[in-house]
Amino acid sequence: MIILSRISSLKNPFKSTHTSSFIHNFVPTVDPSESLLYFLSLSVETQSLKLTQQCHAQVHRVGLTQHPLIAQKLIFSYSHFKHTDDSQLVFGSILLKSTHLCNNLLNGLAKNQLFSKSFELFRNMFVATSLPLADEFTFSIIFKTVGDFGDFLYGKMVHGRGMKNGFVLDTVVGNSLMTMYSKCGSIYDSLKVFDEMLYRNVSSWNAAIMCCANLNLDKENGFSDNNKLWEFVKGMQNEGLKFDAYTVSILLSLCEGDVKNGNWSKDLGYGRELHCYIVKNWLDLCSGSGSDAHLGCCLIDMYSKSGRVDVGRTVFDRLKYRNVFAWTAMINGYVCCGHYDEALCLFREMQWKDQLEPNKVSLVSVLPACSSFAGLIGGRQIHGFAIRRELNHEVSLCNALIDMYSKCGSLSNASLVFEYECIRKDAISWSSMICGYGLHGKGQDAMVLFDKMLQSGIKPDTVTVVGFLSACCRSGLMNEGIKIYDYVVNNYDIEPTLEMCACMVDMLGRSGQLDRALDFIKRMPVEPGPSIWGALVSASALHENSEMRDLAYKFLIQIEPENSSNYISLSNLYAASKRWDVVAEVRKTMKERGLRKLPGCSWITINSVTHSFLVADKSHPCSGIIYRVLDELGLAMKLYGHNTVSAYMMEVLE
DNA sequence: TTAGGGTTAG
Repeated sequence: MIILSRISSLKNPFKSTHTSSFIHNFVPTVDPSESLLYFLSLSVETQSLKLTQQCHAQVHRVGLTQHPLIAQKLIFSYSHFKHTDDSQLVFGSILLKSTHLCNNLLNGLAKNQLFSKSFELFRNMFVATSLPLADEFTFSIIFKTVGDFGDFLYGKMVHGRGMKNGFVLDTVVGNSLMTMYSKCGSIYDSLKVFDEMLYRNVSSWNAAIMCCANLNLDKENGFSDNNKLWEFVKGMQNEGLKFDAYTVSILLSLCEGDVKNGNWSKDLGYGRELHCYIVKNWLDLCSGSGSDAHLGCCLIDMYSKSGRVDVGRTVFDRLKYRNVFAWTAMINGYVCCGHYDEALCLFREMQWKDQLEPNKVSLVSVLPACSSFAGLIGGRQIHGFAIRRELNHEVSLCNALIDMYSKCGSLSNASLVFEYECIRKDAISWSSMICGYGLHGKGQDAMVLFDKMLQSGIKPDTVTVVGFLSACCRSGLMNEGIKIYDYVVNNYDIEPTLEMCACMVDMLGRSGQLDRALDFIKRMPVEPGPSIWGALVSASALHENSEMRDLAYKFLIQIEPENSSNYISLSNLYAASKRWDVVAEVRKTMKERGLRKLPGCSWITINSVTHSFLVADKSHPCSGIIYRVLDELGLAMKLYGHNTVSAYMMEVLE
């Protein structure tokens, strides 16, 4: 069961309604401006908007409205609390505006993503006589803003203006400019700035490394792999510059190994080296300062995604300062490795042990654990918590909720989130809902939604297509699926993936077009894997084509000689046709190769008690009634068709 | 007052 404690806000005296006398007692000391500056800094530190507002009132009371430093602090504080109207009000009231003050407001507007207002203020600094001229600080802020906004052409224009004024020669401005181009998708322009810089610091190299890491390296510019990135890493070392925490965190994100493989020596080469580097150079990783949690997160993430969540946990346990990011990284690590119980445990601990409130990402991270382990009750609790915190319209959270509800059997709730809570739907929202319909055997609904998605101008990606094709496949809409495959590949510039091709083979095969399926395999643009041959095996068995089945098996065993499931299903097939000689041969091969089939396991949680079942397991006290219901369902499926019965059961469960 | 690194969804 998920527990979301009702955590009170930070234990902060300034959030109390009874503290208004505090500032009155303090201000009339030697210099009121000093006191006010102190309190304004304190208001940000303690996250108290109320204190900022009290300071503002005092500023008026003691007649310090034109004090430049106080005005700057007020603008900064109000921007910090997202009260940008008040920031602009303070700015407007200052008669003699300095460049510093303008930069302050510009920064505040940009941090609140008020892009058009930021650009307007920037433009006015060049045309309005009432405003001072821009400086290098103005340009580093505006380059960052343009990067966040992602407007390459506007960025080019501002770059030209910066060059004209000579500010681009400044190292910080140059770094900011590099990042702007990187975020706008132009690796070429970013690295050109780097090449032309007069003085480069560690941050300049980091920006170049980040640029290579972030972008899909553009083959036209001659970068087809990570070589360019490692050139920068080496170049930095050749210049005698040491990695800083930023360098290490960027590199750690590139060291994620294959979760399924989880081979320590193969996957963790660079990751472990970087961990050693951190220990050697930042011995205070565990010292309790705020910054160590940052690298701690990167390490936890790297180890978890390399299949070594246990090492990630050791890093986590040794951190003395654990913020919400560190807890979320650890929860997510457990979810990624399928340790859902651990993830849910940690989610509770984070709240009662460290008194930390989960953020949007924590909720998104823990929701898959509900889908797989805690069930609908846990998922509903998370949803309720999100509504109380007004996070339920966040698109990523909505998407995770749609997925959770679908997988927990509540398609109606998934649909409600999709229709009414997910205001700004993205491709993932549409895909999640389409997959939900597919999962519940509602192929027609999936088709309608897919059509709506295309009508809305949202471009489907490979996951959408796979979700849609498997929905068609599950609902017997094979011809419709085959038609759509051709349509999206030809009209949406989608490169067929292995999963898409497997759906196609499945659909062609199930509809009895086995020769066409084999022809598709021969022509498909990706190397056929086990899912392809597996689909052909099933379809050949379904349509009793032993020649095609044997051919598909030959390839399947060739690709996956160590997968016991392949041998078991082969053995079962031959057993069904009483070919005991082949059955014995297959079993012998399995024995020789040391392969054993792990029994399948499923579980269900009812009233906080989890009941698990193995194949043919009759150890449960209610085993008798369970098997009786199963037999009845099997019979009903034969009589009325599995789609009808599944849809009925889903309705009953909801 | 300026740049860069952390956890997220199908």
